[in-house]
Order: sequence, then structure tokens, then C-alpha cells
Amino acid sequence: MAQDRRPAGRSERRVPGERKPREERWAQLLEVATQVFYEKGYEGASLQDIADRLGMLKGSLYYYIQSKEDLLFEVISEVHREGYAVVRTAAATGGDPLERLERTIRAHVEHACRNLVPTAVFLHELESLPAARRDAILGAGHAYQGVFRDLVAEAQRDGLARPDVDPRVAGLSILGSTNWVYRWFRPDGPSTPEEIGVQLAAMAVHGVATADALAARVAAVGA
Amino acid sequence: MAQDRRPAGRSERRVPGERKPREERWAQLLEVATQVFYEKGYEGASLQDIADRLGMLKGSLYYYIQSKEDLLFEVISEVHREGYAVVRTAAATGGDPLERLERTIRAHVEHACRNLVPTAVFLHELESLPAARRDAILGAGHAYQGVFRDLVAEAQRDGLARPDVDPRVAGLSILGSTNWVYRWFRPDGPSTPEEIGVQLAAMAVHGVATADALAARVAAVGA
DNA sequence: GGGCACCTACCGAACGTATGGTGGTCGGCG
DNA sequence: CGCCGACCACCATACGTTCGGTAGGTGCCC
Repeated sequence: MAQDRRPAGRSERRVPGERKPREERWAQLLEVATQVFYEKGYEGASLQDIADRLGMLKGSLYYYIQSKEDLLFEVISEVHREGYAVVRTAAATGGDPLERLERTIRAHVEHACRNLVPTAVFLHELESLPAARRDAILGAGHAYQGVFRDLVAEAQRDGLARPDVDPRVAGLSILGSTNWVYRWFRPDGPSTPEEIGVQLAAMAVHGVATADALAARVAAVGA
Repeated sequence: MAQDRRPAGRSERRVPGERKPREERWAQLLEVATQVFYEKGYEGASLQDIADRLGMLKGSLYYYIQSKEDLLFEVISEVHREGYAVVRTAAATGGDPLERLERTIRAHVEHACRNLVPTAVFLHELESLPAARRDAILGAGHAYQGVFRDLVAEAQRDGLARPDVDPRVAGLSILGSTNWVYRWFRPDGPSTPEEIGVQLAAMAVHGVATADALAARVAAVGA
């Protein structure tokens, strides 16, 4: 390139720029990278953009990373680990399968709403990674979608979900409706994350439950 | 650049390449561009890639387009127009709101399954367009999502949908679950487009309908 | 019916710029 | 002093875009 971008002015000896301890800078780098990938997409984003926002030169980034792709991998890994932990926890704690399904959906939605930008990067740029690294993140069996599928299947075994529901498709349907949220949720919009979580969970539960199970739920709440 | 890519071989006088009439080439260009955008993403795709597959030099593409962005715009416009037409038609034909909702979802899903690649490009690369052109395609009011929202709202007015359902969120939930399909549907997978459509439609209808409306549906089918 | 004008569909080559990445350097803090 | 954190200069490559040129075709006029 012609020359790396300078903050301003001629080539007087550059001001040294802030020095920060490694860990702090690393966290800041992940944050900035996430934001830039969000705004421009992985391919559209340049290391120059990221370096600019950190107030350093792009060459200096290689003190922290080995390649641009590594950076994306790191960003996406972190997002996925967090989200998966949230969902696993919600799905594992007590209650009948329908209760756990409802709680899991709400947790998932609220987490996505509160982490809009990372979530968007995850869902958008996962495919920008080579298949091997993608699989390393998702786990061999696409564990994420398995959580919802298994909850539906379990509800079905307990007679709480309609027998004509295909648990696999139902799980994917739920994953779709919840993973779509990042596209339309706005923090200053008409609905809070909690409200949205409640709505989506209610729709999903009604979507798969038997009439009896639903009636029993109403009775339990009324009691 | 070093030199435009050749089909093969040394620099013997280039074979002239097929000449085709304008309309035919234009259709082929749109098709190839869709495929390449699908495989590499808009930013990741190069005009060189597209030209190679058409058997022409990248400079020659400018006989047909004004810019790379124009090409994306054209591709996405076409996909959206088709999909919107399908959904509008399904939503407009007769029946009570729940029946129309079901039919519309099934039509939408089947159409997406049968047009996987264009659908994926539409959903992935819409944001690669500048806001103005995006709005030009979607229409000011995001008409697409409005179709589902309106059907739910209508059902609600007729007492067929539960009053605690937020039609806006419900519409977006449906759009999410159906627009997610392109991520997991495989033509050689275990479910046909029709089966998936039926499943998703059933879940959505059960998700919003009142117990009475559902009971009435069952009775009607039984009769 | 032959020549001339003009169009179509594409070639070939270049331009300017940006990109991911490398390697050597160097001030300051502990 | 040593090393951390960053600077700086520099590749090689790839990209979108532009532009002049040209072989083949079509229609028209004499």
C-alpha cells in the first residue's frame, strides 16, 4: 500500500500511542473486531479499520494475532461458548420438559438481545470460516440445535407434546424464530428482551404442546 | 494486475469464446452471479470469478453492468419480487385468517426450499447494499413481514388467535422460523419441502390460535 | 449485389488503490 | 539491561473499473 495511515500531519516523529498491558488490549481488540465485523462483514472489514479504532498501526496487530482469520475465529468462538453455556444451563435445571423448553427459549432470547452485535457476527460470519474451524466451534453434532430438539422429544415422550410434531423440525423452527430476533430487536423499540422472550416461548410451547398439557398449565397457574 | 486469467494454456491467440444474444447472456449472468455470491459472499466474490464461469474477461462484464453493486442489486431484487409475489398471492386467497396463515407459510417455505441459493443470497447479502437500495427493494414498510403480522392480527380480531399474542412479534417469529429453513434444508435430507411447510405451518397456527379455534379446526376436518 | 455504415458482444491491457502480511527497529518501564 | 508493546517501511497480490480496439453480423442504398 502507499503507506499506512497516519493520525495526521507530516512524518514528524510519531507520538508513541498508549501502551497498555497485554490482557487489556486483547479484550479491547476482540471488542473492536466484533464491532467492525458487524458493521462491514468479515470480508468487507480491513485490519486497517480495526487498527485505526485501536489507535495503532495495522502492522502492530500482528503482535496479538497470527492472521485475520484467527481473529474472526477467536471472536466467534467466544460468542458461541457464552451462548451455548446460557442455553445448556437453562435446559438442565428442573421442571417438566415444557417448563424447561420455555425457560431455555427465554434465556436464549434475552441473551441474544443483550448481546446483539456479537450474536449478529456469529450468525453472519460463521460461514466465513473454513469448514474445519466452523466444526471445531459448533461441535460435531451441532449441539446447539440439539438442545431444543431434545426438549421437544422429551416432552413428546411424556405425552406433553403432540405426537405429530417432528422434534427435529420443531427444534429448528424454534432456533429460527429466536435466532431471527437479532435482525429486528432494537433496545429502544417497543418491546423489552423479557417481553420478547415470553412471547416467543409462549408461541413455541403452544406450537408443540398437546391441548391437555396446555390446559394443565393454565390450571397450575390459576391454582 | 498481472494479466486477466485465461481459460488455459499459453498466450496463443485466444479462442474467441461464445457469442450469445444479449438477453440470454443477461439471464446467465444473473444466474452465475447468484451462485458465486452464494458461495463466497458479495465481498468475497470477485468479478473475475463470475467472468471466468461465463467464459469471458472481467472487463467484458461492464458491457452488461455499471458496477458490481448493481449486479447484487439486480440479483436481490429479482429474488425478493418473486418471493413476495408468492406470499401475497397465498395470503390473499380465501378462507378464514388461520387457514390463510397456514397456506401462506406453506407457500413461503416451499418456495424457499425450491430456491435455496437465491434465498440464501437474499437473506445474507441484503445488508451489503446501501440503505437506500435496500429500502427500494423491501418497500418502505417492510411489507414482507407485514403480511404475517396482519394475518395474525386479523385472526385475533375474529377471536381465532389468543388475545395475549403480540401480532408483531408473532409475525416476526413466523418469519424467523421460515427464513431459517434455507440454513438446514437439504434436497436429499429426510424431509420434503411440503412436509416441512406443513410442520412449520402447524406449529405457527397452534402457536397463536385459541383452544376453541383449534378444536373447531379438528372438528371440521373430522366432519 | 456489392460496398458502406453501424451495431453487438466481447477482448486485452492497463491504472490506481487497498489489502493481508513481514521484518527490522526502538523508546520506555521494571 | 532486557523485554514489552508498538512503530515504520515495504512486499506481492488482488481488486473494481476504464478504455481503445475488433471480428462478425445486419441492413440499407446504389
